[in-house]
Amino acid sequence: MASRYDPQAAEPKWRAAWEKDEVYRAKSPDEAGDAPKAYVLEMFPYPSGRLHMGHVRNYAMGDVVARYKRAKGFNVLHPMGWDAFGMPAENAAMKMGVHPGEWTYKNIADMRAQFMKLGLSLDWSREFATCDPEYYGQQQEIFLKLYEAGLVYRKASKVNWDPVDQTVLANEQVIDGKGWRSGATVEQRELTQWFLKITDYAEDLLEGLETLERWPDKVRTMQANWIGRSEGLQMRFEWAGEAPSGHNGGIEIFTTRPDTLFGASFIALSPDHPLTLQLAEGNTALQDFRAECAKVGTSEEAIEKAEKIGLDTGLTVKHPFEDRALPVWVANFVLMGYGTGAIFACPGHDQRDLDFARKYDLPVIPVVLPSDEDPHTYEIGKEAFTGPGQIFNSGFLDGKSIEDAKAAAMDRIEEIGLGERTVNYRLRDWGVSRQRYWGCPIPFVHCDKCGVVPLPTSELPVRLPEDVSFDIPGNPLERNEAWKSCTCPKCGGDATRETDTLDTFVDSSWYYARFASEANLEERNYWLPVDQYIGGVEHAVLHLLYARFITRALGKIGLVDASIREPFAGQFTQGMVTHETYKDSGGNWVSPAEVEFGGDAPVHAETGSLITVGPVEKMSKSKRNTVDPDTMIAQYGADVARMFTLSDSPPERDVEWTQAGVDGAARFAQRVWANFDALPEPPTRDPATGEGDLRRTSHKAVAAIEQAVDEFRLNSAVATLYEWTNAIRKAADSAPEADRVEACDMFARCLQLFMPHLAEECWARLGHDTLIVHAPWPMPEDALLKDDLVTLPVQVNGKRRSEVQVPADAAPADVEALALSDAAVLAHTDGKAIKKVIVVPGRIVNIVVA
RNA sequence: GCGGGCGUGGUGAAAUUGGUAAACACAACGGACUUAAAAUCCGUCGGCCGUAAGGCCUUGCCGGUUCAAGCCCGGCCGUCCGCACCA
Repeated sequence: MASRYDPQAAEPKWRAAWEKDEVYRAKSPDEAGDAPKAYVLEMFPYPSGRLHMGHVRNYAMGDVVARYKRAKGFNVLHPMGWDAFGMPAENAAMKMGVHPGEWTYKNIADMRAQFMKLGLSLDWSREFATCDPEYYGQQQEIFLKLYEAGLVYRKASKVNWDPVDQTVLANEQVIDGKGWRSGATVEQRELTQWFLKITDYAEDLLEGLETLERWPDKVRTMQANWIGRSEGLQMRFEWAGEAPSGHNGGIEIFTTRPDTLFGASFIALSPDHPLTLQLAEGNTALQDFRAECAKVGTSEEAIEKAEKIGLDTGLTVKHPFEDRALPVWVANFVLMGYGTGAIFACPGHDQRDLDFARKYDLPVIPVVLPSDEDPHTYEIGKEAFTGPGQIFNSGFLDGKSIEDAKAAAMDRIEEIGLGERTVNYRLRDWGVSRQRYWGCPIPFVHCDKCGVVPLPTSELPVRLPEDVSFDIPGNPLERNEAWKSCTCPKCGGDATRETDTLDTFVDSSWYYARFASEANLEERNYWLPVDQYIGGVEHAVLHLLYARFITRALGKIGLVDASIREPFAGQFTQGMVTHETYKDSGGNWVSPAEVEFGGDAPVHAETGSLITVGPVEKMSKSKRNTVDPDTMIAQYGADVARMFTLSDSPPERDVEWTQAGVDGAARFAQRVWANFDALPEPPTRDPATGEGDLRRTSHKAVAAIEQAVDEFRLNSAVATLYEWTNAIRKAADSAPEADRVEACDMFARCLQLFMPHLAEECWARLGHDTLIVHAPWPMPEDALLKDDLVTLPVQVNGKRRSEVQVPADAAPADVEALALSDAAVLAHTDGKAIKKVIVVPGRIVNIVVA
């Protein structure tokens, strides 16, 4: 009587066995001997309290890689921890009156229990949370060392300030100019904030992208765009009239189009330019203008729709090449944060400048002539010309191409000492100050006598105080006098602690190094870089860029080997898990668990009211289209849930969670078990010999799976497993027992990557008393990978007409002769002149006839 | 506006990177087993013509290169993502 596989009974049993043997513990470099290392890491989770299907997919992918590497003899590090600081804990504190720490550690415990049920090959011995004082203490030490190394500084900067919550908001937390929680109109405030000097590494981070061959091009492109390198000229326009005090040298501008200098018609300053600020003193018109500019929101739409506005300062500067003066305006479209905060405007060849010039009736001088235009009649209309052409109206640049003119103009500017070639980056320094409680305290004190003073490492960690309240808005650290007051390490006098905490991106920018080793540098250098990193695209820029920066910075301060420039040698961005959405007749979101599909149309299980099926979207709480992993594991087992998230779509694409698909994966598990169950008990120990079909199929399948996993085509690997399963079943009556046992043995080892519990059960059924996690990857025999006979399609004029069976090593001439004599081929070639015959050995034959 | 990706059956998708398009799975349909259902198993399953053998068409659209194009090149269309007043 055939038995069924029962995941509920089998899964806990095998997990207990793995745990007992500590099978997933990474070996130390000494223990590992000659085995090469493989560091497999998925982006560590935020402890929200519940696992979701996105986690299951993410960690299932990493687990395939980790198990594969382990089977291939690598010493594998596959750790897990918690990205545990951040706003949600404070929000929970405000809402429910629970301490953020208590809330966080409770969530970690809950999620760890859920993780355990997934049967992932994780080394839990290295677990930590970023909110552990041991972790953030080390982070404070790093911060101090970065400070000594000149990579940390303070400066005043504009922030989004929520006046009700008394806190700084990230741009994403500002919706239509209002705070996302309080709904209050957000103000722009100047605060002195801590910064990390990521711009020191702009060029290095850009160049490093070239070396990251195992990263998706998309992510590399996004980072390159984010860094935003542009080459150009930084130059000075000297005053034509009287110089404003303190600005005798003139106005510094940056341009990438020095070729259009002869088309300059005005200079524009940012409303936040130091000169603008100076001029605004005692100038109400300019003050009003600056206030007007500040009103325009920071949102994308606001910027897009924002009209260009400006104000003439009355000042004038000299053109560098011609005897004429240019007016100096203040314009809202000039950003203080890029270049020098001032530009020269060439309305003919820049759309923004043109819009502005038309509005304020400033001159428009075309200097680049499109190839199909006449220099005497060419005029600029409503659109600036930014294409290629020949320079004209431009003195010594006339007749040159844009590129040549750029070079010539820059040469001349350098000669006359007005400026020089420079490179500008879009990348800004990383503001890491957060006016929040639940984060890593910045280890500095403020002393009236000594200023801002770093704490000595002996005083680390600076722990977060426990006695805090969240009943009033603002930063609890700010009003915790007992915690704030301290002594200055320099003068011994009274001082106040820094109350800003670090951006949580700092926590996650070095955790992979901490997993590699808590303190042992040698071990850290042994494991780094991460060989395969896996996570969502949402971190394609910030997290991955910060980590790349911090790795370089850790090299500079001696906390990792300086030759390790990149933290992640291989990187993979996985797609999301999506699901249909449902709404009831009242337009409320309904969760899939509440919908009944039995009848003609889906209805609400409780009320019986009709359900409208909406588009497939990312699983989210707000749309209630989530499926709870725990429920799935209880019903189908972890293996099935994991398998399904990998089976239906390529890993980088979204996968739609469907009931039917899960049922399919569950059926697969039963079919697999049926194949093992059908073997005699105990199965033969005779080795498989010969070149039977099943043997060929099996050995080829192993090779196919190996290649698919190497190339991260996990869905293809799964498809091969399915095919192989069918082949084993079909051969049940025909193949020799030894061949079937061999097939099942190899199959189980491959299955282990995807469905480890089932694989153990199968392994035991084969009579092994060891664990399959210790079994090496199967070695396919070369002889079985190649067929003796191959079937070649035969085309006539590119259309498939027949096929011929030939020995794999047949001479092309023989293949050609055979193909030409084939009856079905002759029907199409009869009476026609054969012009050419192409034989691609092992592939195809194509006969070209007139 | 700039940058990047994607477009293949009813559906999710394969296609060793130029060599038999649609593997594998889902759904659907037919059949077997069953009193019945579930489960399981067997079969059909891109379109058109044909009783059949077979033929013609088919990878968003148009064109090109090639003995041969889903894949390469040029031009469109659609769609998704990232950045965005970056000088």
